[in-house]
Amino acid sequence: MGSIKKRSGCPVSSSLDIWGDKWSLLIIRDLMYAKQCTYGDFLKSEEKIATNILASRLETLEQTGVISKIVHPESKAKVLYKLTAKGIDLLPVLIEIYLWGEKNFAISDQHKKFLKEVKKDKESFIKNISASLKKHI
Amino acid sequence: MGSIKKRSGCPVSSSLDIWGDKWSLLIIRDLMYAKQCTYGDFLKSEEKIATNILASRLETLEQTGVISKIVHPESKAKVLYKLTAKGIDLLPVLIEIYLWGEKNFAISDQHKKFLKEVKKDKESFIKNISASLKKHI
DNA sequence: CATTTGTGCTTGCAAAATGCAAGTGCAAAT
DNA sequence: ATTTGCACTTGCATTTTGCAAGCACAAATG
Repeated sequence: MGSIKKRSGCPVSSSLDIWGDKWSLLIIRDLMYAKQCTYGDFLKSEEKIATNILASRLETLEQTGVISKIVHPESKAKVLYKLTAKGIDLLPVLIEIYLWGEKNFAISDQHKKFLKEVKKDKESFIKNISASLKKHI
Repeated sequence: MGSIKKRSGCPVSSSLDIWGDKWSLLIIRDLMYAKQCTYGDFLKSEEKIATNILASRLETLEQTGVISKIVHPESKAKVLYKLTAKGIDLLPVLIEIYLWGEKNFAISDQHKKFLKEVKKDKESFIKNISASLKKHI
């Protein structure tokens, strides 16, 4: 599991060294929603990541052990990306970003509905989704 | 309060549009620790941000209402940056990143001690620090 | 079997962001 | 009156991003 140049001993800084950019957490978001994605699935996301950037981010996320990659069981032409346990551990981070976003931006009913579920019982929500993702590793 | 080009209606994406880079959250981290910082204080941080990047990040964080800036009450030559309520709301995000970092990197005793406090009772910890930061706005 | 389509990338290149070092303008200290 | 401190700004080389096109291999199609 490759590592990356760390700017300091601060855990926040070291975390950002891995996924501190505009795209990595969106890839992780997609995987949390979908449990697994092909390369093309990521390209279809609303934000329209460029294909070379996607390839680059997937590579570093894989190298740092946040996601894993396998060939699609039903077709050698496809791949499947999934979150590792390390990646699933980012769920609380994603949830808190989600909640901050809700407070500060106009968001769709779909997202509101999702967040309503989260806020009923945040800890259980995280525990449940984590468990469900881990079954799928 | 200026806004920034949003890539999509997703709250995660919109949040990252503001502070999704390698430096912004470190600035916010510094402010959470210190409550207020001068320009020079940020430059002294371990990660050694370049001064032009710092100026650029401070500007967008101020424009988006995450931080505020005043002239130092004791010297016109200095400025003071602080978190706004919107910025203080990022505390849960920072804490979760911190915790993820702890799980995945070797960290110093100082950081371990801090996180031990957090984990005793995360919710109260966040509530307390938030309240203390808000008094200081 | 030959050809087309789908999938996961890679490549080339222009534009933007980053990083480093030096400079600037104003305030305050000497 | 001069120097020092502070908050930036500027210039420039390097790196990263974004867009479009291309490519290799698998699978579907005729």
